[in-house]
Amino acid sequence: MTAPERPPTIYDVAKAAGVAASTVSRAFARPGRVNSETARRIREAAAELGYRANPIARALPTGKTSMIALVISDVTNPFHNEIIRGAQAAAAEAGYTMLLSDAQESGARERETLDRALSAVDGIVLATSRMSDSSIRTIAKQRPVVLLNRALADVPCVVTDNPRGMHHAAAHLAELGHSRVTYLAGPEASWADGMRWRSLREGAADLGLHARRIGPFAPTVAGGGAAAAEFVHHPTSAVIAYNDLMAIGFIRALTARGARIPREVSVVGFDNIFAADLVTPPLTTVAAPLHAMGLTAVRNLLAIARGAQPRAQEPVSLPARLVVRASTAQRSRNRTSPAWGTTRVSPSPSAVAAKASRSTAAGSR
Amino acid sequence: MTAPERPPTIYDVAKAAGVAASTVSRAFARPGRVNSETARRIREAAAELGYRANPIARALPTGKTSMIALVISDVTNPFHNEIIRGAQAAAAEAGYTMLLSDAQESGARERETLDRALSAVDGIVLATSRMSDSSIRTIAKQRPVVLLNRALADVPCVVTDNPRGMHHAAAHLAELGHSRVTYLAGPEASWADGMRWRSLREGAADLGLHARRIGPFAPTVAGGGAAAAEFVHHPTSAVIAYNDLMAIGFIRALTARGARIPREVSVVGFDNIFAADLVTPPLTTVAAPLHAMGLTAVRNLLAIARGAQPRAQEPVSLPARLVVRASTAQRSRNRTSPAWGTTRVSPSPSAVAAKASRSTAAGSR
DNA sequence: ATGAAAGCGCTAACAG
DNA sequence: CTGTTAGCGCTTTCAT
Repeated sequence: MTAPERPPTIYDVAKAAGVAASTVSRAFARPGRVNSETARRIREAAAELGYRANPIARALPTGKTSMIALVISDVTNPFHNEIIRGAQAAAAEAGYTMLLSDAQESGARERETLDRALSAVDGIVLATSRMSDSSIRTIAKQRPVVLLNRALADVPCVVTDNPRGMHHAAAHLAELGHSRVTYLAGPEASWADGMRWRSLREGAADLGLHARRIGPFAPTVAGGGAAAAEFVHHPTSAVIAYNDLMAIGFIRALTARGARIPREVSVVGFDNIFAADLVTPPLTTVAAPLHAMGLTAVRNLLAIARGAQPRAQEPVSLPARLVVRASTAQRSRNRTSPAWGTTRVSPSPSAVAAKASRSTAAGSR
Repeated sequence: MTAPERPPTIYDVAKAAGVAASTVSRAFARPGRVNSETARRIREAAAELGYRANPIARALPTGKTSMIALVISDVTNPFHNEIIRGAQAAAAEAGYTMLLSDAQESGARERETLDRALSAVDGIVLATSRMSDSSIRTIAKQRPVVLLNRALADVPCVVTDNPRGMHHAAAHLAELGHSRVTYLAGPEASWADGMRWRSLREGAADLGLHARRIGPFAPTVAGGGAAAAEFVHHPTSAVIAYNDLMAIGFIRALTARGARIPREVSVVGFDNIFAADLVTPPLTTVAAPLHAMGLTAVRNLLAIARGAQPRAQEPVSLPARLVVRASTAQRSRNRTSPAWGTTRVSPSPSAVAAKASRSTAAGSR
């Protein structure tokens, strides 16, 4: 057994090349300057020894770690996969290493894990953050931050064009003859959720649509199931879900109750996640440019970290498009109350009460 | 505007508390020792200033960064989501930060990105690595490594019990009356693929099963489609796919050609990814304990990093179970050649040739 | 227990 | 262009 392999340092290279350490350092600083005989010797020696600059040691004097953090509200959500990939690609292309941290849908956890990593990174992208505005601002004061799928004044953001996306969805539904649409709300802490609902509410009138909201629900398949349980008490012929996962869960639950999708209920999701195309029926959904978002967010972050002015207060808005698949259809003409409605669930007094209070709430909002 | 916010250092705390820097350092080293009046003062001062130890600076003298790297062959593959979550959880619970790097199914890229991060981490978990054995060994010589879903002598590994998993799948198929099964092979560089095929081939005889393999194909939905295109030239009533993604793609492609799943072809996948339960028909699959694997891998890694003996040469094997859903069924009795077979695709000479050579290959292997 | 001093591996002024 | 000299913020002997 040889001695414990200590990686070669800059000094080892310096000695081997017969130059000062600082000279070695310079040679690695701007690989553009190639020629000088000395530089060549240094390279050679470095290669010989298998020298690789220690990024940690380098970070100390410079303050730059060449690492960025990507914080995700929930790694388990397939929505994030392409974002992660895009972010990673942008980081790699710039020679940066990416930290990934999963907030597990908890703003508190998000803060905590971030606190630990904060001083180890040159910048942070917060994807669908569940943190409070003030927490985000606090972070942003210490490191460059770009927000993904959330907007906050004075913090650079990249978002999908939710208003237009929602408009496409609503217009599609209106065109199919629907006149009442239910929005299945996502987490209250979700900026995108607020954005989507607002866009729907504001745009509905012009399309001759009456929009209502129920929720909030967890942005998951289970959440969609919960939404369905509530939905049956006051169904509409069209539904827009906060995201695909919910849409999928909703469809499953409704189908289990005997409903026919899309014949009886048309549903559209958001995000166009991987599974959207695989479920039955394939999901009509507002597709977000996931990969591009990850890419853009990181690129902007790095630009800022390099000193670029965080341009404009306006969030960078990436276009969303509607992917029409089979979960939406012409509204059926017969208005008979569906068999899968309240008849299936025994109409307990509480359900009736809930129904009453809820419609009130919807009206007053 | 105040001066550029420089985070407080240990010296700031030291001065505020009226002690030496080394004393502050100690106070943070073992938070167990609480009492001493001095310690209290230090805590107070630190809290006051909002001091947080700089992990980079700490890493330099100690050589410990409190970071680990998780390398994933393809973040885009939903298979990894739960693994990532599990790994992240284990890292967080131990106060570690996790680097995530996406190898994009390329062994070369994997090496490269790893080289950059290597000296910044205390350990590495390689999930479904596509690197060569020798590359892995080289890495393992420099930092603690644990392999996920791959086994390599002298390197700690955690794997799912592929042999048993495959046995369950094969037995299930045999029980349903199938006698010939086709294995859709995954990437050649995949250790799990070799493992699965070998397990099937070796176990088939005892179950009265004849096993054949086609491929390799990409471990994706598209790869499954490719597999289907080849499969129709010499169909069997049962198929086992390298993973769920391929199984899904396979089913889709075959369905598009008019085949009925599972009536005409039973298919089982591997991994039980999120979407497996959502597709039509829901996929029968060998479920890997994804979350537990991520968790276990990281825990073992950290134990080793802390000096534990990488116990045993034996890989840690986590149990797999068969989740029976609707993509498998009793073998149908009528042996009529299916309509979706070669009739649909014009039986070009090359296809025939391919068929011949392939069955030879299968026999000789 | 606490303080002083010497680095960890690298970069960043300065001089020559 | 190269060498010298200080540090970056923290830990760690070694005295006290």
